[in-house]
Amino acid sequence: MTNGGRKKATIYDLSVLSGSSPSTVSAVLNGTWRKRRIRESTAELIRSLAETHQYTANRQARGLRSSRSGLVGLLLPVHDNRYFSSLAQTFEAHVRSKGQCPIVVSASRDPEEERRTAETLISYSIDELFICGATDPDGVHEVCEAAGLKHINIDLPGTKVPSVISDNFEGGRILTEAIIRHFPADRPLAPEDLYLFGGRDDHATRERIRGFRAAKKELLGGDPDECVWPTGYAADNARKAFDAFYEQRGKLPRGFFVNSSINLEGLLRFMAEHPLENFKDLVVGCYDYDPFASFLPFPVIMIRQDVEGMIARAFEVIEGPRASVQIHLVKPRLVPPRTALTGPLDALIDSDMPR
Amino acid sequence: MTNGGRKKATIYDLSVLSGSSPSTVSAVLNGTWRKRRIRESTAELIRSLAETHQYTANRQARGLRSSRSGLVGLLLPVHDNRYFSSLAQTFEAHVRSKGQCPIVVSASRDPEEERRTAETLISYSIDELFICGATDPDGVHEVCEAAGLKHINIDLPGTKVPSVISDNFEGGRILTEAIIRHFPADRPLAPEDLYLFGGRDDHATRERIRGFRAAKKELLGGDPDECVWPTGYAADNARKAFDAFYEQRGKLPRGFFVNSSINLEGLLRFMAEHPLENFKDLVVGCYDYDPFASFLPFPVIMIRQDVEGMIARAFEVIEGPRASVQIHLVKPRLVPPRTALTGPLDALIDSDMPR
DNA sequence: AGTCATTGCACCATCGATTGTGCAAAAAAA
DNA sequence: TTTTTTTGCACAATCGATGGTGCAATGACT
Repeated sequence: MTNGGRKKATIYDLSVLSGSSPSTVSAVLNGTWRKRRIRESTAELIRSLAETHQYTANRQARGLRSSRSGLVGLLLPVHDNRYFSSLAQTFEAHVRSKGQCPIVVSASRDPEEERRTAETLISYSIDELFICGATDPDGVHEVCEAAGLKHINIDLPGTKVPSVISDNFEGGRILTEAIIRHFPADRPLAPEDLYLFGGRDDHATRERIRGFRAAKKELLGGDPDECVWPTGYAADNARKAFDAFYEQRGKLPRGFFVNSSINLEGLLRFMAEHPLENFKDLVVGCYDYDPFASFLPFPVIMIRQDVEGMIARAFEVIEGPRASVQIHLVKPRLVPPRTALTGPLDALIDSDMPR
Repeated sequence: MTNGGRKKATIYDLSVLSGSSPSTVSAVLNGTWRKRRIRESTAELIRSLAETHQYTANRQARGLRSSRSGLVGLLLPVHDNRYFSSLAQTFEAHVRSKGQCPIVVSASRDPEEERRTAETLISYSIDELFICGATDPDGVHEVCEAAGLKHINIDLPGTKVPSVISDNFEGGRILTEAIIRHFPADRPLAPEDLYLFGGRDDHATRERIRGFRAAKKELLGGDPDECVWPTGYAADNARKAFDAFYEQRGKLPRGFFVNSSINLEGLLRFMAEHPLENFKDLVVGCYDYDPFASFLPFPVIMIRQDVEGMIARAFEVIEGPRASVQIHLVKPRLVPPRTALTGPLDALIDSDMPR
């Protein structure tokens, strides 16, 4: 170890060692040295000193001076969910490929927490913020705007900056249609056999419900109002809804549309207390894809949102010039039961294994 | 908006507005003002100015001066997996409760990337680093050590600082035992019917394999060497292993132990191409818990690592004085088939729903 | 040899907050 | 009233990197 094991080397240390000024060292190490007409040999010397002393720039200092940090933030509702975690995974890869540092934080769908978290990130001078699934995107916008921070909405739209979201209407429609068509012609679904559980009063849920209703009306010719049960994005609330339904009718609906895999976990909690027989003749549609859920012991039709597409689009838009406040719809994909799709992890190689 | 909408207010702005010096403003706003004997009324004035001008401290500046940032890092192998995402979720809650800002980053199980990422985090002067599931914990240690950064290992142990990990031997043992016992006495498992797939050459896998062998030897009286197939932590490699096995024998083993839910996804990929009949008389054990996987159409016995316990323990240890280099084992829990456990998300309330 | 352009770098202010030190004014003690 | 103590704050250095500006030394050219 060239270093006693303690304090990090600074440009001042290298300046002394190399006999050059700090500004010269700085220029060499941040790449602007040609512009400053530093001699190649000087640069070489400094570079080698930096190498042997394991110099790395203090980014707080750099960020303070340049009011940029190299950090790009992703504000998430929660981590512990395959949809959001695959967003995080994909986001990281994109940010890394631009040579910046991703920083992913969750705010629990709490508008207050969202704003506070954005404030915090801003206080670290992050360069851009991707606001994903925020309960109050425009609230977060306010604080970004006040700080002059570039930002964009994902998953749930705001009205102040561009948004990249799933085509939830279309997704809801095709999912509903797929549920309906999954029943055999000789035992077709009645309008009152098909329910929607989950979601809250947000743009995504509203659009999905619109798609749900449109498909029901078109294919089943009816759409009783009581067929929509919002439960919030919480597994246990969904479980309670299933319990209540079961309590009332002695069975579950033959088909239902579950809004988000978080709510589908509520179905698992229900299942745990009921014999598998109760789930014969059941078809579930879930808006969100989870590979394990796709193989449950009854047909589960899922919607996989195009995470890669959304992230890629969001980067295009945020990078692009003067983006107009517009909602960019990204088509989601219908996933038939028993389907194992690849995900962002498949792009990684296992450095421990041959090939 | 009191602010034109652009640059953030600084202590210098407030200093001018209040007629006090920047240092007074600073002291008032960071809480050290009593120590500096600032008059209550002065403090009050400054606080109200800060309020109306929406002052927030520039943490890069603060961090530069104090060489602390208020950031606490979690280095993860990947995001897109329920085990790691629940770790992230739990970690965030802990860090938040200490008034700091969590920053979660993944490094893809690549030793190079791990060190680079640690370097990057260090360059932002993070205050502590939790190194989770690192392929080369001691490598990361080196860079932390050189920067004088407090750190600790989770999930996979290193030899230079304390580690908090699952009791993988015991977990592997009880999981194996549960698989064996799940078969009825009249059609018991033979030693060559029970395989282990997945994992790589890391501490966790080795320990689990040790537990696997121990249980087999004890309960089945045998343990052929070819019953262990490491595949790395990649779904597709696991699928290939299943394919290969199936190719050779025309069936899957009656029972198997899958190391990590990532590899269990490989089983899904295999399943997608085979009729469900092939999975009769099959019992799977998986080291890791995923709620959906627990309800697959054949018995899946899972191990849930005690994420909350590990994180809590890790914070205790890292906060504690002069922790000795020691491995702290946290007992994991056996989860029978068809079990829906609650997770970190259940601690959140849905602000959009009543109650 | 004298003028001018180019090269190669040093100097210094700056980003925003923190903190040790110093000192005038007010209050208390003598 | 004078001396001492306390109060309340201002000053200035500092953290590490950046980038505008200035200037000596060298080379090119007449």
